[in-house]
Amino acid sequence: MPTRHGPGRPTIETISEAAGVSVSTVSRALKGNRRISERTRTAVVEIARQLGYLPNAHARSLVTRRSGLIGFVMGDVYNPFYPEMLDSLVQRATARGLRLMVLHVGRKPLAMSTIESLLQYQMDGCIITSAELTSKAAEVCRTHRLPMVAMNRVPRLNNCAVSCDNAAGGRALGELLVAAGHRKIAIVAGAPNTSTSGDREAGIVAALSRSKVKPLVRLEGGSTYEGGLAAGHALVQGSKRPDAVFAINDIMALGVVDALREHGLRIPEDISVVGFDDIHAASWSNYDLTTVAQPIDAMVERALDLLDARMKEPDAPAENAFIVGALRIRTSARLPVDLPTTIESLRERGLI
Amino acid sequence: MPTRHGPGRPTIETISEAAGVSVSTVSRALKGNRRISERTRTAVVEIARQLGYLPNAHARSLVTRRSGLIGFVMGDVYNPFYPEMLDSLVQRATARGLRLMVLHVGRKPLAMSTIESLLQYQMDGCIITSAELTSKAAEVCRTHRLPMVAMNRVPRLNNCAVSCDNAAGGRALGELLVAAGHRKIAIVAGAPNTSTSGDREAGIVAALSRSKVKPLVRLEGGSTYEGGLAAGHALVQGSKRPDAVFAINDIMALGVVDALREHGLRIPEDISVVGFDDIHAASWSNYDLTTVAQPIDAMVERALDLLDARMKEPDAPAENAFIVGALRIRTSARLPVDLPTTIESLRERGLI
DNA sequence: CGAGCTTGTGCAAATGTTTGCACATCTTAA
DNA sequence: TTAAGATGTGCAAACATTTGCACAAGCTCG
Repeated sequence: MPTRHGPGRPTIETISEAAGVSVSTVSRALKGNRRISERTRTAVVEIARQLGYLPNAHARSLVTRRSGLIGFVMGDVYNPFYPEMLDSLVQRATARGLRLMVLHVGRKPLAMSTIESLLQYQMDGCIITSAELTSKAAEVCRTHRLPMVAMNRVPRLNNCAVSCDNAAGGRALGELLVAAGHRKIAIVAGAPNTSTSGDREAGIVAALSRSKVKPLVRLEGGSTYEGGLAAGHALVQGSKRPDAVFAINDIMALGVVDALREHGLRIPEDISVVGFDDIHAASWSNYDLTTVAQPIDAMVERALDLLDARMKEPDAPAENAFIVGALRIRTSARLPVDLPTTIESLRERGLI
Repeated sequence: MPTRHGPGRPTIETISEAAGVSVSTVSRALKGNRRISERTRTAVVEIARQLGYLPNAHARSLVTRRSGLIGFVMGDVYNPFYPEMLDSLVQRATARGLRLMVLHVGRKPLAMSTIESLLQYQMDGCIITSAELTSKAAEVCRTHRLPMVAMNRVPRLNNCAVSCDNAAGGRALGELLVAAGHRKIAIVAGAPNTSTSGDREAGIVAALSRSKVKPLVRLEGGSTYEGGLAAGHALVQGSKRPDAVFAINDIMALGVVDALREHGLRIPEDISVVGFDDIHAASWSNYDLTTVAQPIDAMVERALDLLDARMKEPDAPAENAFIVGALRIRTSARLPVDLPTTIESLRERGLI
């Protein structure tokens, strides 16, 4: 029963000999082809089971041109959002019978060889969350008609993209701050030129201008904890002291909180802080961050659907999906006097 | 120049026609076989370049029985240690021309189909960090002579394992606490039956008993932030109030710190807290955790070396590697009056 | 009773590589 | 001059599948 590796490992031919039928019959029987009689089918399946037969994925991929592999280009692991996304992705890909190859992680630009491996392994598709050189990857994918979907990235060229509705989330947080009476609001933006940061920022700016408020100051935090920390220090030391900070992602928000506290400021009594993403640490009691939760599972599911559709129909037109996030009200920000009304209003307009 | 996917994509045969030589010559030329004349070789390589030829990994794997793939079974993403390890692993595997397939993530037991995919894709090896059902996976790997190395796990059966020298690290932290004058020391252990937790605990217990101190109390925190938080609360509310807490990993230590602070305790003035791992968040200003850094890069490098050796010689005997970690002194724990001497002593005995 | 359909099976080609072996040509040494 | 070696190349098998096509039987219907 225990099969061996390499030579001696049972193949479809081993089974065909044992069952006294041809290899093609075995192949068909194993995948439940209806042309095969019930009797033959069960016999073959039973023998395969006894031998511990496992189909060779490479041989199969070679002829079918489908590998069951999808490539993943992952963002910075030091932003917990990406690991959390990886988690969801592995689970859901597995459930669909797909395996995930992690081709790249971090902020460094994609090596050409990384992109090429998509082709060498004949991957069925790829999901990209990393920022740099995504356009090059997109071009390769398009040329080779390899399904690709960007997550949390602006749709480049004409490839698919799915993200949280960042603008809506930004608006929701902005309106929440304004309703709570904040007028001196600082924005800590992320890595420049990322749609995620841009859209969230545009969202809050829109929300503020609705009440004729302008952001007090704008800093960049590079989407890292350290960047948030530096921004927090700068805000306290600067001439314009805000009464609320909107960090465009949670990891920076945590840095902001720590910096503000180092200066003896209490949160939210002295200053409110909100983030975006709802990473796990946002709910830690020390931070208890008001934020917008990215609907990771829904986003991943959607991304896989898009990939799936394009595996079947490579020329399907590109689609963009924006899924609204969920507002998480915690204690890092002052609350509006009439919270229920504020929330109701946001909900009615589909912002959360 | 832009190659297409599927039919029409240049193969070794396309090149052979263009170059007027046989496919075997092309194959040899491309991999720099010395039997091929310089003239032929450069001609072939040039044509391949022009056509944008990329070898088909599946075809190659089919015949060579080497796939260039290694499987990774990853622990809980909510413990940042594992994502940080993934980062290192992807970088270093890529540098060796290997690709990483993430087969599983999280604490749930390994599905049989997950283990089987190791065989279907003819992976060259696998690295396992997850706890549950590792023994089943180890058995499969052994049966099929598939190189496997466990990371941060006890060596089961006779497979390879590499970990931080957890016992040494535990000792170092224990001695540090004792030298700082602590006598009422609480231990927050991790998931039961994990060697990581057990070894670290054994280490600190040994260190304490060296000074005739016994742990004041022992709790379990399940290796999660929430578990650490609960343990922290329990410590304050319990009858025996410690003056120092040793959490066997950082993620729990963060929870402990947050819980203690909720009760108004100052760290380290009222109570010292140390962890283990040196995850990124351990250095956040809010925590600034004294801890032992796992030498992730060295561990990963070692694991890949072990894998490599067993790809070449599948019957090589199992090896276990323990790499000493580095003590990171920060501000979450009181310091010994004579810190340099303490450190020197630890270093002399190879504990850090 | 035979034409045509259904049902079950097998043959063989195709997928894109690698590699053992054979072979042809050229050099070198006796 | 010839045997032996070196050098460069090609043939064909092997890797483990899938799948179009053909074919044989058994059935139904006119």
